Amino acid sequence: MKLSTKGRYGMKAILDLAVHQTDGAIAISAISERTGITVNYLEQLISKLKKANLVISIRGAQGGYKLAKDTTEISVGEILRALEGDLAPVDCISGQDSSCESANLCVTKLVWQRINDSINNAVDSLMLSELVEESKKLNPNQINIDKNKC
Amino acid sequence: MKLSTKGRYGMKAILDLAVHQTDGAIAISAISERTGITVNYLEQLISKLKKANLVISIRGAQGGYKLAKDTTEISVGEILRALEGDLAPVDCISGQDSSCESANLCVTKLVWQRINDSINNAVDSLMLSELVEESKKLNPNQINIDKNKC
DNA sequence: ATTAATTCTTACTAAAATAATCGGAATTAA
DNA sequence: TTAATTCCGATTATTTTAGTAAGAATTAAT
Repeated sequence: MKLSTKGRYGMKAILDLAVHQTDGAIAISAISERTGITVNYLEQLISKLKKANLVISIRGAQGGYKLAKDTTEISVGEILRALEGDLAPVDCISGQDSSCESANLCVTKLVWQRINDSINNAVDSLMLSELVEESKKLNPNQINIDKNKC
Repeated sequence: MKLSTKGRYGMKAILDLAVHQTDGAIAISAISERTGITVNYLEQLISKLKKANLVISIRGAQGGYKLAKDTTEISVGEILRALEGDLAPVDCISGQDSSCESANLCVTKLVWQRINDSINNAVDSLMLSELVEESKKLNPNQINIDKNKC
């Protein structure tokens, strides 16, 4: 039940984008320097965020990335699902799973459903804007402390 | 963020034990027949449940396993932690992790903490007895439907 | 026009975790 | 004494994860 580095690093990346956003675009190299995540790996992560319409890209020199909408309109749930896929703890309750014929008689499914609901409720009710505010509170001068492991 | 088969199968195993409990002990071979999980693998799973004092074993011929306490006193949280280890979504918030020096300035940690709290709250507030009741309701004659994948 | 900076895409590889399988020792009721 | 059982550690195969790498496509600046 661990998040992968995709979720952890990708979350750091979009938070970095949110905290440092300006009028222009932010290059991956800048995010890489601040977070310590390699450029190549960041490309893969941000590509997922882009496919989920959470960030937009500007190609070519002076290009980079921007958030696609306001931080108040991006939930942590959207971010994590973009990076990790469905957050369901077992396959049989995610979307269209047909492998489980007797699912309606399945008691353990109640457990998985309950865990699923609680995870999704937690992440969907937390917005990126709240994290940005918290970041300013905890670290007003934005001293670079992003290179930690969590 | 998926549970492993340890958690899924182990949960099925202890639920089987709870639903079919009698005065005597229940052999692994019986659980294996009902659930479709191999004897060898079940041994490993039930060994974890035993170390966590959720089941007791009786060795030798006619031996087997019993629940160590009443189903009202065993939570799903205890069961899953016994099988999967800590349910924390990232290492830096589980127990004694020292890898993260600047954790107190770490904003993403707030996210992981929130997910962690919601998962643990969900599983700790659900007791094995509730699942047994539900099982009797859904499947009064205990027709064997345990061999599904979830 | 050329160059340099950048995103974009796919393929590959190494390491780690997972999911079993196997073999045999220890224990105990019959 | 035997058969049924738990107990334990080692081994193996498979899958997933994490990261590296290489080059194509795009575009601002000169």
